[in-house]
Amino acid sequence: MSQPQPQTIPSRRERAKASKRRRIAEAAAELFRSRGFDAVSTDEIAARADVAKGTVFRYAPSKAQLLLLVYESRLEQAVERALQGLDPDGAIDEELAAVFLQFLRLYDDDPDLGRRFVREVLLLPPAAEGPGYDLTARFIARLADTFAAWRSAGRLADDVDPRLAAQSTFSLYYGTLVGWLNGQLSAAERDDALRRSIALHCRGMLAVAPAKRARTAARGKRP
Amino acid sequence: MSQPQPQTIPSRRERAKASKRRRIAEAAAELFRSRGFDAVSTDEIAARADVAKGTVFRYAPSKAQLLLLVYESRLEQAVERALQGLDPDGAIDEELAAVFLQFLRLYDDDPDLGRRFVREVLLLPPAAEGPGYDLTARFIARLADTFAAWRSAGRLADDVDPRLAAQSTFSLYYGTLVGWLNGQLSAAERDDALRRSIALHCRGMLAVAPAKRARTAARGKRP
DNA sequence: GTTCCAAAATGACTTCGGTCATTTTTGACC
DNA sequence: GGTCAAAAATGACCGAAGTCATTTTGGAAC
Repeated sequence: MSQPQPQTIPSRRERAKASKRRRIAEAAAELFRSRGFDAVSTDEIAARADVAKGTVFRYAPSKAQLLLLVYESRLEQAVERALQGLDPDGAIDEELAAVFLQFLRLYDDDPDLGRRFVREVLLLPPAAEGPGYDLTARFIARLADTFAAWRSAGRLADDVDPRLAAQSTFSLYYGTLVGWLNGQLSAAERDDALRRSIALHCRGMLAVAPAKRARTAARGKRP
Repeated sequence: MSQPQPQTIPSRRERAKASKRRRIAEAAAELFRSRGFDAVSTDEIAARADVAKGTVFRYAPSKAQLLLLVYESRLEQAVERALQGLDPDGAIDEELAAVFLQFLRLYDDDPDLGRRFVREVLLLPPAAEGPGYDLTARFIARLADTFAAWRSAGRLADDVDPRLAAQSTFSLYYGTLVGWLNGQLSAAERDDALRRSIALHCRGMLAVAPAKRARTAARGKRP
C-alpha cells in the first residue's frame, strides 16, 4: 500500500514475529467468535497461539486491543474495496451509501463482537501507535479527496468543505452502526436509515441545477 | 419530571438507598476527577462512600457504570435546559447548534473523564435498565418532536422524517464530540465543526422559499 | 413487643488482566 | 566457531474488579 515493498526476504526474526502476530490474531478471533469476548481469557489465547502470556501483550497492549488485530485486515480490505468500487459518475448519495453499506456488512457475522470492537477500539484510543490505528482518520482523508473531486467536477456546491463533508458522512454512518449494534435497529432498518440519512445530507450539498439556490427561510436572532 | 411526584415521604429504607446512591456517586466523582478513572479502585470509592465494596456493585453493575451515576444528573439537567431554551422562531440550524453546544460544554471541565464516560457508557450498554439509561434515546425522541413541529410550521420540507432528522443531527454531534475527545479537534474547532456540519445538514431539509425545489443532478445507475 | 421474610449490606474470596525481572534468541562482527 | 548487545520471549507474580454465601435491617402483620 504505502510501503515501498522491499523485495528482500525479511529476516528470520521478522518472519517469526509476523508468524506470531498471525497466530495470536487467529487464536483470538476463533476463541472470541466461538465463546464471546468476555468468556475468553488471555491465558487461553496465549495457549492456543502457542506463546507465553507475556508475549500476547507484546503484540497487543491490552485484551481489548486484540480486537484490533482481529479486525485489522478485514477492515483494510473493506476500505480498499469500497473506495475502488466507487463509480465517479454515479449519483453521489448512492455511491456514498454503497461505500458505507459495505462497512456495515463487516459486522453482520458477529454483531456482538463487532460491538465490542467498535466500543473498545475504533473509538478513542488516545494516542494509539502503529500500523492501521488511525485507519479511520486515513479513510476519512481519502473520502475527503473524493468529495473534493466531486466538487471540482461541479457536482457539489462550491461552499462545501470536503473535509467536513467526509467527516459528517462518516458520523452518519457511525450513528447508524451504533443504533444497529445497540439493538435499536434491525439490519434492514439500519440499511434503510443509512441510505436515507446520507441522501438527506447530500441534498444540502448538491450543486443546484441551473440557477439560484433556494435561500434559507426565517433567519432569527439568538437572544 | 415524568414521576407523578408522590407527596408521601419515602420509607426509611428508600431514603437510606437514595443517600447511599448519592454518597457513592459523589465519592466516585471526587476521586475520578482528582486522580483519574484508572487510578481509583472500587475499594477506595466504597471506603469514601462509607459502604462495603459489595454495596458499590449493587448500585452500579461495574466500575465503568459508576460513570453513569456521576454524569446522570448533569446530563438530565443539560437536556432540560437545552430543550427549554429553544426559541421556536429562531433559525433552525442555529437553534440546533445551540442545543448541542451545551452538551459539548458538559465535558469541558474534565475531557479525560468525559472520554471514559462516552466510551464506556453512553455508547452500547446492551440492555441497561433503570432510570436515565436510555437517556439518549429519550432525548432523540423529544428532538424528533421538535423537528415535527418545525415541519408542521412549514419550515422544513414535507418529506423530511423528523425521527431520522433527529437521529442524524445527533450523529453529527456525536461525531464532533468524539473528534474533540480524541484530540483531533481543539475546543474552538470543535464548536465550529459542529455549527458548520449542522448548518450543512439543515440545508437539505429546509423548505424552499417560494416554488420548485432544485432537482438532484446526475442520476447514475448502480451496476 | 414479637415474629417473620424479603430486600439490602457485607467482606472474604476468586479470577484474570497486565507487569517485569530474568532468560533466551537473533544476527552482526570478528 | 566465538563474543556481544539488543530484541524478544517468558511465566511467576500482583492488584483490583467482581461474586456470593452469610448476616443484618426494615417494616408488615399480629
